[in-house]
Amino acid sequence: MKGGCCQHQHLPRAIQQPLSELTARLKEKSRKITGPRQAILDVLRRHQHPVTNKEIHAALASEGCDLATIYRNMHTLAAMGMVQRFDFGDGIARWELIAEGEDSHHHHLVCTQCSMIVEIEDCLPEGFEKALAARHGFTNVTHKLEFFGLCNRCSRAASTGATMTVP
Amino acid sequence: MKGGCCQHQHLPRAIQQPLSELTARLKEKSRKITGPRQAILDVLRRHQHPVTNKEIHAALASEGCDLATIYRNMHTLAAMGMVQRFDFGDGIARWELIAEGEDSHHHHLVCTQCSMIVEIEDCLPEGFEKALAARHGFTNVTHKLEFFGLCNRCSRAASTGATMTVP
DNA sequence: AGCTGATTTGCAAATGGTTTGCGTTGACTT
DNA sequence: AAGTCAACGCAAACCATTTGCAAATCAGCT
Repeated sequence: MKGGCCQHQHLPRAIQQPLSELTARLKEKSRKITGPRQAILDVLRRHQHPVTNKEIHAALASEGCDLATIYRNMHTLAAMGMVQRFDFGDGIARWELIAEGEDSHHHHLVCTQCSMIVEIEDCLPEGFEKALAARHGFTNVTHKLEFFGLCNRCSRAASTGATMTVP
Repeated sequence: MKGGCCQHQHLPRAIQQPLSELTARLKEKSRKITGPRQAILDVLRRHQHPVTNKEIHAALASEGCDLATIYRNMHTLAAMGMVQRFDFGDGIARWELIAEGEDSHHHHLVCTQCSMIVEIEDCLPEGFEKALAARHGFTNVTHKLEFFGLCNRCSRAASTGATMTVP
């Protein structure tokens, strides 16, 4: 699953957050504001859709940030609640910056052919998790939900018999 | 994420399917009915919850079925629509036998502490995917949905201050 | 500004799940 | 019974991710 970052339909929410605000959050949690850290956060700011570690690494090619450093930082940032991890079922972690304060809960609709991604605001009905938790005696219930399908362009290509991968 | 198969609350749907019926499905699609294949299907029959390749391999220790053979067969079976793959976000594939004919669509509620799994019948509201597809010009929209939380036992253990992992 | 201790980084090696190349075996057709 | 090709076992390759360790860097303090 490859995929670029530039089918932008609107500016990413995240980029509205200045880098300084992000580093401030680091300081709050007494985390050091290092070069690699800032570079990673800056890459995340510019992407509205989930980014893989490899993509971050590639984006930082000029600065030459180590992959291990990226992996370690994503863990740290996730533990701090600054980024959220998404899984599209291909075994590759994808990350998105979480906007401070506001409810950033959302899901994605991914084209299985060309990997185009659409952010989805819709979610499960209100109270769904609560009911589920109650029914099965669970607490702290959360969910992972992602949608997959063929985007407009790809489904057209498929139906007109153009070159395509077997499903 | 470890986890046994034996918190059975009811007999797995799948085991109701005799092995002979499963091999018949192989024959239909002109797939060879080999020893390893039957052994794998038999393991799947006995498990109501998703099983990892490693677990299948372990269950077949006596017969000594190669791991690569298991991986290859799961692919084949998935392509044939005989098994379904689930992802719990830990990068490990889990498989469940799909009952012939009947709608076997379901999700899971997984305890993040002890890995206990509950099968969930509830799903998104009727028409949800259709609406989503229409709104974004997609076709063939499907979804992956899994729930995570603390099971009864584990959340009790946590609140009484017993030994626990930091969240 | 310089010092110091703890965090963080880079590099290289190790993990762990999954895939693949290849020669051999064995299931099914004729 | 013989021939053919899918399927198998084994070993090596892949790829995302993790980890050990010594050197570099950051933050607070003097």
